[in-house]
Amino acid sequence: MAKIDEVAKAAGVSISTVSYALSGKRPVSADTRRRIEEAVERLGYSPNAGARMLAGRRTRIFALTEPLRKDTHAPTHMAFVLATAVAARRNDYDVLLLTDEDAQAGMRRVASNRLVDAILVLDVAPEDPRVALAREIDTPTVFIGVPNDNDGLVCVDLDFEAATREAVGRMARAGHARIGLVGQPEVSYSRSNFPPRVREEFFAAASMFAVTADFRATGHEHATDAGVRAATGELLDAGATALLLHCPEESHRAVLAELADRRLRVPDDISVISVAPTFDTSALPRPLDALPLVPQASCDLAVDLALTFFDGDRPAPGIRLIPPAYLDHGSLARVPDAPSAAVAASAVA
Amino acid sequence: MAKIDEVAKAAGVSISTVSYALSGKRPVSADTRRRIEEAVERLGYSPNAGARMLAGRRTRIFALTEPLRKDTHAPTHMAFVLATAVAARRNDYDVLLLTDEDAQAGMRRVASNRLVDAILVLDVAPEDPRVALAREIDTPTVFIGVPNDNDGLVCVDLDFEAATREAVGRMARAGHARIGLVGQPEVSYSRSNFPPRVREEFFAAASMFAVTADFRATGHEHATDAGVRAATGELLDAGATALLLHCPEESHRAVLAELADRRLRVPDDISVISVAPTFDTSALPRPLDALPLVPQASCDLAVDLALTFFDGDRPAPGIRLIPPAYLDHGSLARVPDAPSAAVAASAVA
DNA sequence: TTGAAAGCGGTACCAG
DNA sequence: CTGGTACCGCTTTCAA
Repeated sequence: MAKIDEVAKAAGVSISTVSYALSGKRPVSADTRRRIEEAVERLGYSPNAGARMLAGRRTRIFALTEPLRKDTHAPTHMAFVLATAVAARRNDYDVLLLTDEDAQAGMRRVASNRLVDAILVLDVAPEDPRVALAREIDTPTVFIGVPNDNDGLVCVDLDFEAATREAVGRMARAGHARIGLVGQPEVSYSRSNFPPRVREEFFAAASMFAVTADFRATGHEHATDAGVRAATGELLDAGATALLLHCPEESHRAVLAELADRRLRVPDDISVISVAPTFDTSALPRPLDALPLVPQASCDLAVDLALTFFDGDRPAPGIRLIPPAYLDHGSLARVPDAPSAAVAASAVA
Repeated sequence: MAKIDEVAKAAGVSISTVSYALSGKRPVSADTRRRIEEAVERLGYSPNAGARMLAGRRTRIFALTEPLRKDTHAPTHMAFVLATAVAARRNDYDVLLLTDEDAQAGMRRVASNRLVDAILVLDVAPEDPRVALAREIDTPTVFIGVPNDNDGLVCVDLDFEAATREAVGRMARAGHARIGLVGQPEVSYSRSNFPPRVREEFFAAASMFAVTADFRATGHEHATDAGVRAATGELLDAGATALLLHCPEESHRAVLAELADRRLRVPDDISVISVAPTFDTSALPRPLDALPLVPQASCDLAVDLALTFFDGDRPAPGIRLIPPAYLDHGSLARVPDAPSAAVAASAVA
């Protein structure tokens, strides 16, 4: 618990020189710097956080608000929290958890407190009360997710529309004329911001590529295995030759189970692409092509944006969409033109 | 962003009076207090966090270290994080997340930083490197979980042994002569601290109550539904008339599914008790009796202990075990002494 | 390239 | 019951 003056004394320099040597905000002769670093090392000096917050301009802490609703998908959520923490630490920042029953109270507190330099908003809802609050407080706020009303806000997110469009486009180009979307449970379409975006773009892209599109939700409140299998079955019965999956890992497994029960092989009998999964689809019983939602990408960008608030100019408000990358695991094939193929085969024979 | 001197001026009192009025550490006349509170309200005053940390003795921040291993059960883990945050907020504390790849680096940093008043350790492993570190730093540390080597540490946890013993005892008293434990996947028995405690006490209690005990793990790395159903089946085939469940929510459902497939009714044909679940077992397809692990109870106690470090005396090192409560949902019945019952019934007929 | 010193915004001791 | 004020430990002018 050595203090800066002890370091200064040990190094035979003034307090300010120690400070500058450590922050690098002023040139320090090589020799002086070496002596200071040596003293710091020997005394195990570590600048007092409170003092830095008070004297300096920044606290080196980000707040992370996460409303933790009962229907939050824990693994996905945790991935985002972890990604945020990692991104923050990479920039020498710590993360303060704001899990207040009333998220707004927490945001207000740390804002008037000056406890944090910026607030990162997770698990954004279409109509999110934190939007109004963000406009009200003067602490920089970055949304990881896109609320309906996002005027003047700084938001980052995966480009769900582009991801969906690319998946549909690939299916269409592979000759699939009827594709199905295995979606989320119904309530997600009003509570979260991205499920509706995927669904809307699914239909838009389908019409753009002139293919027939069917959608099925996977339950009401929660995606049960039964709900997922039923949805899958209905889409198949309707004649889909390709499935777009937009649901949690467990549901992916349920879809694959249903396909297996029906003796449908991927991709020979049915093509499958996962949109915006947060887990590794190559680790599934049957690896699936995917346009993954990479939490680290969103969170890295969010932290970068939060930091630019301090480099003088605040970043231009607006939505930053992260372009999706396509991961090929061989679960998409040309349409199994079974009849004609059989005919052709027998013709050759 | 009003400061304390503005509040003082507005209320017509000195800075120190404002401070004391707010902290309550010195009596203030009712009238003065009222004027101060009014000024605070009107100016929207909120004491600067950094200044308080520097001048005061405490930072009002707890660090929460959570190693987030790949095999962490996300929902359970989140429940603990949330419970900790709630307990902290109730005491006017915030929670800083320490998810460093290297948990020790984070602990060391906030300790020498003086960024936090205490460190709460989650997800404790039997051999946890954070134990040695806790002894080395001078920031109060509370473990939520019990490591093997816990000399001199402050730990809180559910009394898994008592919970297991009570479950086994109830089964034995209900006449069950052969009981089975559906456990966790194998790796959990070396990575976590409580699965082994449950298993060991399971056998100890069984021998104490003179009943036969069987144990089955539910997979190697992860508890798959197949693994759970297989384990359940084997225990049933071995003749168990009562099952103790010590596994996540999904596995409970798998057990129930297996029982349903076998046309076994709970509790008529088979009794079931869940040990240390972190979810609501009454919401299962078939409500189950349980000795729940209540995160809030552990975390409340942990925070209380952390706070006592500041009331002058540090709490006596040692393990605080929270006594389990039995929740009766009618899934335990007297042994289905089928043969003799049938005989008796036919005799009457 | 380096040093001296004025804050940053509270807390809490010492007086009255 | 209330005021004055010396710090808390670091950052950052202002001077040299």
